This record gives sequence, C-alpha cells and structure tokens, in this order.
Amino acid sequence: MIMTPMIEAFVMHFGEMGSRWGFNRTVGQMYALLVITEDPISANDIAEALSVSRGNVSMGLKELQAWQLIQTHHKPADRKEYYQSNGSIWDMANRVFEERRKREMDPTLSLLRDILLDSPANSKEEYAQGKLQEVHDLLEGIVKWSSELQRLGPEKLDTLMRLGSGVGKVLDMKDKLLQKTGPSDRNT
Amino acid sequence: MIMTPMIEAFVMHFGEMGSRWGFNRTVGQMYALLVITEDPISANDIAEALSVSRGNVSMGLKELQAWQLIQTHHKPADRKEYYQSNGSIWDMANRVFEERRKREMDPTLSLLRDILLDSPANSKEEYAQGKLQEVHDLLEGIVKWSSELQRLGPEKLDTLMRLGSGVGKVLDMKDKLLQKTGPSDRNT
DNA sequence: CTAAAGTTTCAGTAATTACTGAAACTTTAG
DNA sequence: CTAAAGTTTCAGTAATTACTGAAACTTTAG
Repeated sequence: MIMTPMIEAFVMHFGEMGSRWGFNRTVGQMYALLVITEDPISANDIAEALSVSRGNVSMGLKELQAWQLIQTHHKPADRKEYYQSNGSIWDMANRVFEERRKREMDPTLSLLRDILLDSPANSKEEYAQGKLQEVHDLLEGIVKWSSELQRLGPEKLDTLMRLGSGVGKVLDMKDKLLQKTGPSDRNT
Repeated sequence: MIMTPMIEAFVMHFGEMGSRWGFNRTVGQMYALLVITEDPISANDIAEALSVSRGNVSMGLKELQAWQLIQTHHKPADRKEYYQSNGSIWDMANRVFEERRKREMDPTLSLLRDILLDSPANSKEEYAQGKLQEVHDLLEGIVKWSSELQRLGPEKLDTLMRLGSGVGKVLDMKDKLLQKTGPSDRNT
C-alpha cells in the first residue's frame, strides 16, 4: 500500500507527536494511518506503507488494542485480519485522556495518600506535608473533574466548549440562583 | 543535604512520573525537592541530595527556569545562587498544561491547517480530509477551552471543580435562561 | 587585575527504549 | 492430519536519551 503525500505528511507528523502522547513513533503512525483510511487494512498493508517490520506492527496493534482504539475485521473467505480505527474522534480523545490519567495521576495520588497518613517527624516534614496536601487536592480535583466531563458526553461537552468565555458568566449566574437553594457540598 | 525517608519517597516518585509529564527523571526529582523544601537551596545541595552530577543539576535548573517553575534567590554576602519553587501549586499546574499544549497540540494544529488548505486529489484523500477536519476541530476546541479555563483564575476554577456532577445541571439551567436572550455565537 | 568561588558546556559514555527479523506458534482449508 | 497462510514473541542490535565530570567560562571580593 502506498500513501499519498498528503496522507504521508499527516501520518509522519502524528508519529512524532505520538511519542509525546504516550505511545511510540510507530504506534502513532499506525494509528494515524488507520484513522485516515476508510477501509480496514491488514497488518501487512501497514508494515508496507510505513516501511516497518512485520513484528513491530504486530506489537503496535496489540498496544492500540489495549487502548481500545482499533477494531479487528474479518473478510469472508480471507484468513487475514483487517484493522480499523474505532469510534469517533471524541471517543479517541476520551481514551487517550483516560489512559494518561491512569498513568500520570493515579499512581501519584495513591503515593501521596500513603505519605499523608504518616505524621511528620519534624518541622521540615510538616511543611512538606502541607505542600503534598496541596498537590494531592489539585490532582484529585483534576481527576474527579475530568471523569465528570467524560460522563457528560459529547453533546454537552460541545456546549460547554462553545460557551468559551461565557463560562465565567454562567458560573456567576449559578451562584446567584443557588443562593436560594443553598450550597451542596462545600468542604471547609 | 540529606532527605528524610518521607521526602525521599516523594522526590523519587516524582522523578519517575516526571518522565511522563514532559521532563526527565532528574528534573522531576529536582522540582519535587524544591517544592517540598521551604527555604531556597543551592545547586550543590540539590546535587548532593539527589546524588547527581553538578552538571546535570545545572542543566535541570535551566530547564525548570524555562518552564518558569523556579526562582533564584541571592543571600547577602554569599556568591552562590539559591533556588526556590515559584508560585502556587495552581500556577505550576497551569505552566505544565500550557507547556504541554505548546508541545503536543500547537504543532499538530498548524500542520492540520496546512493540509486542510490543499484540495483532495481523490476520494481517499477526501475521506482523509474529513477526518483531519474532525481532529482539527477537536484540538482547537481543547486549546481554546483550556486557555479559557486559565483565564478564569484559580477561584472560579475551584468553583467549577467543586460543582462536579452539577455541571450538567448548570448547563441545562443556562440553556433555559439564554433562550430569552438568544444564543451568542453558535457556529454553522 | 588576580584568583577564588562559583556556573555552564559538552564530548564521551551509560542507560533506556524501539525495532528487526528469524523462530515459534496458531489457525484453518483441504 | 498436513501444510500453507498467517500472527506473535523475543534475543540481539540500533537509535535515542540522559548523565558524568573535566574543561571552559563567568562573576566578584580583595
């Protein structure tokens, strides 16, 4: 399989970026190719298009499957496996965010919780724990909030994004309205 | 300078995580140490605490300065430079997000814009451009929105996060209220 | 201006990560 | 059951990234 220059430009770029997004160059290229190609393609097609070894493709596909970013397809009367990118772009973004959360925040959160259980041995540790608490609260906030956003679903997220600079105003509005009902769950 | 076991645990962990957050192990450790330590410390203190070469520390400090995450301090009658972490945890998070946006999204956005200017040569490219447009719009949305969030400032962000699952409800509320005033900037 | 006290740079090397391609394995048509 | 067509694994190697430490540089007290 041969890529047109346009497609190649995108695929190659996505490879470079991929390494910043948590997967390696080849995996990034593979995923770009699968997103951009309408029909399912075989592992051999991928290896050929990207000039990469068959084994490497196999490992990359495994990783993309772990991220749930691709689907397999079987053509009738054909023993080969064909692959296709999975779900909408929104789904993809969600998967990537979720995966990164797991890798980048969850382990730190759990370590911070452990450390915060110990009582500080001296004043330095006391200061340190104060900072750790801040970091912990921030991370927890981000994690909770992003899972919240995911639960909203694409349509509402879209509204929220469109809102743009209006977010502040809406928040003010909400404050005024809620004064009558009373706040729900403020902590200290 | 010697670290207590508690501090060491955090510093080492942050080093491991650092590599997932866009800087290398040593830089992560250095930053953790600076955050967790109240008083400004010298480059030598850092090298000693982390058992790392002086040169490596120098490079790491340079990087942290580029990220604007640390400040230098000068003690009177002392020629040495002392370093301290800069700003609140919120500031730090903002810096990290911003830096990542620059590295991870901006280049892709500009490439996508370029590609989308070309007209598709065949039906495959047409399909591809459709997908590229989707990716572009998504990235643009995220970028715009995150800069919006940054502009809100910590207090409102805090409100927004506390809102948690309430976000959906507030959005509904807003829709109802705005029906009278009319929508502001819908596209299409 | 000198030299002591400090910082930065960078060539060489160590450590880590990614990739190849052959061998082992799996699946299925016949 | 056999062998052809395919996939996966993994030891060895290539490529990349991070680190050391000595040499070059900079700053300032005296």
